[in-house]
Amino acid sequence: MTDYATLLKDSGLKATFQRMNILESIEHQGHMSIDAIYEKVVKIHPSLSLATVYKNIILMVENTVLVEVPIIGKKAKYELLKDEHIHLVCTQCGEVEDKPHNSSADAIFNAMTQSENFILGKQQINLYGVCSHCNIAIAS
Amino acid sequence: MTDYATLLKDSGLKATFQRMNILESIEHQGHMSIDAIYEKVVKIHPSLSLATVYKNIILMVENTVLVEVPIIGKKAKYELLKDEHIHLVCTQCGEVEDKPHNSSADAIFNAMTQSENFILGKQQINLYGVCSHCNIAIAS
DNA sequence: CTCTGTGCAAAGCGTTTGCAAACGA
DNA sequence: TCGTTTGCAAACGCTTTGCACAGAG
Repeated sequence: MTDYATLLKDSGLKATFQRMNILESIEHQGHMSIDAIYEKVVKIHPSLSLATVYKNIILMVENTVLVEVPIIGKKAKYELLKDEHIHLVCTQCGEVEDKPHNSSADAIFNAMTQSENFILGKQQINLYGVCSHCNIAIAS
Repeated sequence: MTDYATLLKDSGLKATFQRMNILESIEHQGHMSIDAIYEKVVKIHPSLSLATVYKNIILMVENTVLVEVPIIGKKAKYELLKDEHIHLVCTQCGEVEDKPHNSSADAIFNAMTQSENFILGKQQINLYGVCSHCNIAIAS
């Protein structure tokens, strides 16, 4: 359980109820689209505006509190800033699962980019497939 | 130089001038957004409609002639279907460069997903950073 | 000749913006 | 209190759709 108020203030943003609820929803769910965030938070704050969600997501991405996760064929999802990790994206149910970033793979990508004089910043690795849960559902 | 007419027909699509020009532009440039494709092809086919570009991109993605390349903070680009590879995305100039997919990394991801009972399909690896060209420009 | 594909214009939606009121620090 | 944030509603821009005509096979 993160202290969202401190996280926001440290990023230079005021700790409003809207923002804290947005962060709490995202951390609880893991990865959420704008729509899903709105649907979830509006239940707690019925007066919430979709425009407020948009403004805050943009602001929190700019301040590196949140990170955009683009997904092939779908709208982007957002997650809290975390250590580098890999996304397992289920093409059946749409869920995204985090896996710790493998240090061997990391070394490979570092070597690969260095030999190109490419200054490596953020890595974004999405593995698409069918998760174990949907896998069982299909077999039946 | 690919035979676009055959590629299209083998995918069950008619080989129109619009489609062949779209494919030629994308292959020449490597990775293009919808807008960029339209801007490029409309110079050759002044009567081209943006709606036609949209319809064809959607159709060619469905028929796996093209692949969507989602990019953080930008609109998606499209590329021809190729062997698995890695994208080096320059955050300065926006260019995307392909690198052959490393078999060691591939083995790591296969092992990782198998242990999760995750049936791995397509891998999508984007490495964001500054390309060698922009790198030099910044230093000056 | 037949069916698919194109171009146009309108409709549809997701996203952004401007502003007055509300709120956090 | 003061600057920031919110909510509303309008504006915007990208994307999709319907339809008559043109074009590929």
